[in-house]
Amino acid sequence: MKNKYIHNFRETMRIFDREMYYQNNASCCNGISLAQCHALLEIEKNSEFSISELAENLSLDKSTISRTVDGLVNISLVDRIIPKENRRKALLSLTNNGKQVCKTINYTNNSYIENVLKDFTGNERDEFLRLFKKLTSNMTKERQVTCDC
Amino acid sequence: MKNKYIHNFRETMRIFDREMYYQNNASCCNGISLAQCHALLEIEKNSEFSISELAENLSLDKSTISRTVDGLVNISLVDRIIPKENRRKALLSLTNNGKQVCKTINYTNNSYIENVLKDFTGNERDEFLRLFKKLTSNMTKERQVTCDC
DNA sequence: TGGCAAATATTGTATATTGCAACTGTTTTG
DNA sequence: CAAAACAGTTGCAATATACAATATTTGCCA
Repeated sequence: MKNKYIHNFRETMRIFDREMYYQNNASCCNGISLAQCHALLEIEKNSEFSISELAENLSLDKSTISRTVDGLVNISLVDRIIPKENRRKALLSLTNNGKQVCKTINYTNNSYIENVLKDFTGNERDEFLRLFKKLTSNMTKERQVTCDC
Repeated sequence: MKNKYIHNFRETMRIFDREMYYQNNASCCNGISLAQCHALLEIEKNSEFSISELAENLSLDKSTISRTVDGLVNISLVDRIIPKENRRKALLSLTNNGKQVCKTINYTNNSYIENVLKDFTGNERDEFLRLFKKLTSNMTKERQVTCDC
């Protein structure tokens, strides 16, 4: 592979990363923090999550998630229910308000994607997503090979 | 654009983001922090940077960069030179040691890119980069339109 | 030319995010 | 029933960051 190509690729990744950062911060903060936003969307994907599962999925410490969820419960976006059959495991779910906020966030993010892909042809869209998936899958594999944990 | 496509796209972006995070942390930390690593590579790209320019390029407050650079100067990776002709503006440059560390970081990152693109055909590589650039360029434009600052 | 404004960097302080370790309460297991 | 395992929370510390205040230098202009 040409050095120039790799250099170019890394530069593009770097810019992409930066833009993602801006976008995440801009779209998420309907009054909640980025961490809270991530947790909220994760709970949306699979209601009945526990704190530990959420921590696992977001690659964060459970103490961190515990506090993040505290915040979401306080502002009534999430319910934290202790089921009678297992009083250790708290089950998290969205309140109606929480669902509404998710809807807004999703709408914003979807619109954003639509906008930045506006001038792609159908074919370009499909091809890009295909290769993007291939790339991320390779990244995941590579990490699992390299990682010593 | 199909909802399913967008959903798929966002999911892939999310995973990519996570992998970038892992990779950045894994490859940068040759004993230095991620922030220091970013600053180091930025100084490598354009020696003769000032603190303010560096802050601008990395989208960070100059006080933050000032402290980050402090660290790099302390471990002898960066020289902070006050030129006689303008004693306000500090010029930053890599020491030999700093150049060596950059070389290592670049080598690691380049190898990583090679690995995750290993199974792409030449054509796929070119097409992906072309569309990736188009996407990031759209993201930047979109942000500049949307942003109220 | 003397003083004031602009430019540049640094320091003080505050806030947010996070992880680790210790602790509490609950369930399971032997 | 006691000990171990599990789930979550709390205390504490580290890190990264921004904003405001300050110090120093330079340049401008009345």
